[in-house]
Amino acid sequence: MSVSPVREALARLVATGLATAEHNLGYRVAPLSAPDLEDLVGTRIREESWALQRSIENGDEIWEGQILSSLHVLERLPRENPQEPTLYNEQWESRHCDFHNALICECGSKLTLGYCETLRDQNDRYRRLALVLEIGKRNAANEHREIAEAAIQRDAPRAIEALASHYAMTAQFLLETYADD
Amino acid sequence: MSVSPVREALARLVATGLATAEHNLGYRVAPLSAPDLEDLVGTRIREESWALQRSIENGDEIWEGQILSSLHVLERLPRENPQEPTLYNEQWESRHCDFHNALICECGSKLTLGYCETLRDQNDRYRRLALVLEIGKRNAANEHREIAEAAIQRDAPRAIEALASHYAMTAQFLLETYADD
DNA sequence: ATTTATGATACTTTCGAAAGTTTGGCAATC
DNA sequence: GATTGCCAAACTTTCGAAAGTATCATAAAT
Repeated sequence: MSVSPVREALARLVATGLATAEHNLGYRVAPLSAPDLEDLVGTRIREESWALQRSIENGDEIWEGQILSSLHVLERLPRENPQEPTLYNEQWESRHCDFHNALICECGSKLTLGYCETLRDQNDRYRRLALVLEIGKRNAANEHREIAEAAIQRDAPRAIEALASHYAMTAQFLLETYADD
Repeated sequence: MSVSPVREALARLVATGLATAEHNLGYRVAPLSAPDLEDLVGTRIREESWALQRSIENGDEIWEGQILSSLHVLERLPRENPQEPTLYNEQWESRHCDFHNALICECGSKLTLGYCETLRDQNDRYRRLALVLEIGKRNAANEHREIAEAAIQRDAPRAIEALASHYAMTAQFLLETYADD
């Protein structure tokens, strides 16, 4: 494989904020930092809260069904990789993504959904780090059920609060652990 | 000049939403549409309103000074191109951009500032179309002064309202003119 | 007559090599 | 001894051509 396709791929990573590029200095993995994480989580909560609010206003029974079904599938899957608990269970990750998408997908703004997706991609690098720290300390399933329940009951403030603390918690774990970094 | 650098440039246009790419079908100018414009303007108002609010809370006297000075420069420049009134005055555009950046630059979120920039880039294609329609029908200077004044007086609701209607107006012109499109 | 294959053309993507940059070490100079 | 200039090695970017795909028109078959 030659440089051209690698370069194209790299350009896409830059576009989603996963890598950085500097002319004549090539590409680098985008650095991780506490301030960036805080910015990321704050922005993400803001964006998704709005999208969730709008979805709760707009969503129909098909939307509700999608949330329930993706939650159901998620709950039958172990979060940790059965082979190696410090690794991602890629299947769980994929379903997790589906669940969170189902919540906000009726917000009515393609732009916002796209932005939420890139924010999620950026966040995943931090989540990957947090996974090990959270083992046994957190019940993701409960958090998800709480969000889904509030959303379907059209209780927007409660749903948003649950979603926000769900996102904030991961950041909390990391920021406390790497406080000096 | 060969294909590689053109391709890299195209990839960046895709990243900012100005072009689209499909594998083996190359690149295209991203289509313009009424729904996209509505989404864009709504999102933009939401993002910049938040950023303006935060800047009003955080900004110091240097922030105020930057707003005043960029507004001042903007007001001495004609909006239309002196040679050809249906064309952009690139100098005015550049300063206009500076002014709007000055308003929100103290929001404290790099991510949001970056997003606002790409939203502005996308919006500019529509603004370019609207320019001709607005000649003589609009006093941009007044609108800018109103926003700046409210911001510096730390009157967030008034500033946000002024900014929102400033952005909404351009879309209004276009949507009314091309209602069938 | 309509549908399905075939092939030529134009276009997109990828390749391997050439050209251009940065970096770090070594020598010459102040 | 510290600073500056120069060279070589490694890397990034660009190039022109080759390989791979889509498209459209023409011909064959149902």
